[in-house]
Amino acid sequence: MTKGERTKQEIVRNAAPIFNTKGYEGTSLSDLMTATGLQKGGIYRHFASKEELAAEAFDYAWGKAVSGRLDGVSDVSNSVDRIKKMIANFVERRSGLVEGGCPLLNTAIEADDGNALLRGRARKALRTWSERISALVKEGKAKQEIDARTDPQKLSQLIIGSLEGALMISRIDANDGVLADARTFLNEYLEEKVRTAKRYSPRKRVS
Amino acid sequence: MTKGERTKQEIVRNAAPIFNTKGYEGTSLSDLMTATGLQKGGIYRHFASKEELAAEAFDYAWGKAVSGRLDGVSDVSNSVDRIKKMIANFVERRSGLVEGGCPLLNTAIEADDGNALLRGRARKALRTWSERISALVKEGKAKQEIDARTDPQKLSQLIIGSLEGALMISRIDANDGVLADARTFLNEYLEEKVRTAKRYSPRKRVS
DNA sequence: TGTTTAAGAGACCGTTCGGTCGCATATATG
DNA sequence: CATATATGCGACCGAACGGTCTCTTAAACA
Repeated sequence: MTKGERTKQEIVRNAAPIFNTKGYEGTSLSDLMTATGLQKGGIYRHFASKEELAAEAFDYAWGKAVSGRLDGVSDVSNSVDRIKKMIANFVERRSGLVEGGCPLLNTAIEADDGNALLRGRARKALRTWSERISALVKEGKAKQEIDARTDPQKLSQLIIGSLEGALMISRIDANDGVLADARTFLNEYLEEKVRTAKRYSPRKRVS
Repeated sequence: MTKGERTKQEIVRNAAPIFNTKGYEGTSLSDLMTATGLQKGGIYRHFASKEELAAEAFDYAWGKAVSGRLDGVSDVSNSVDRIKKMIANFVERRSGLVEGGCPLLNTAIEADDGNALLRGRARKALRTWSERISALVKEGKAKQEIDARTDPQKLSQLIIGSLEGALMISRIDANDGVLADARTFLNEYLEEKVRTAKRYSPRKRVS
């Protein structure tokens, strides 16, 4: 790997938390100069514009987020438990995330009007994220671990929506309980509505 | 009402959709000049800073959002149905909202670091919104329309989180189905877990 | 209606914005 | 080791930024 390539990915690595924290509009070139330790020329040698750098920084941040959420998932055998593990990873967000919270949430809100490049990245990120969960669901259905009536896309959107919504709340409320509650709630839902019912004991509502 | 007061609230009215669409950072004074038809001096006569104007614009936008969501709620007698009506209002977002989507979502994400004024407004908005739902739940419990074990705060956060999360998804995916699905899902939850069970027929899971 | 005060225009301010470019130097290659 | 190329620096650019202030005009009030 040439020097330039190394520098380029160093820039992305250092720029990602800035963009993710302050947003695209809120991040200035001088912020990026400070973060990277480079002058403007050094940065613009590798990127055509601030927007292009932001797009690559998003990809980087999103990649880390996804890998963090999938961490250890494949070690679990049952499909429902895999999904639960993924939710747990999201809520505990242990693994090395880029600072500033979920890049998808941040970028989706800021770029939903204007900035087509970033909006495109966010859209693609959501799509792959959703498809990843859907794939888990389909596998589970094939293995008869997940109820045949479960709609993969709807379930994945329910999970993503609940988690991201809870995340938004926790961001202004400095309240971690809401994420834990979302997790509890989703787990319950998975057990009651998604996991294939044992034939001999149909679950009934405890009311 | 004096001329100045009238102008001031006209500025707020016209500035609100701009801020709500482009964000605080993304909105420039010249945007506001165009939107209001005033020169800088005319705007700054009424507000000490862009930030202060943004805060008032947020309050205005939020007020409209809340009143839209509560529209017709008091016409419904049963507490569970009231909550369902509120959810329906949110999803159908019929009433005259300020353009740019949910002000709480927008502001929470942009202002969660930096901009203490706006962050404060967002926090307060979330709090009152949550307390409004909680109050509905408490009433319902008192009237024995809502299961005694229901935690008002947790339920309200579940509702807000699910709706806002679905809203976020619909924003980048241009997909309205996800909001409708969130509604269906929440309604189901309210029927199965929140509404007081009829004594003679404990609901059981259809599985 | 005459007078005082409130309101708005718009030129102006310093600063910072994203972006460019020529030059010096470090790196890679024969 | 010589040379060619890749890399980074930093001065520089015009435009746009948020904000100020004076001056004219419009509104409010007696």
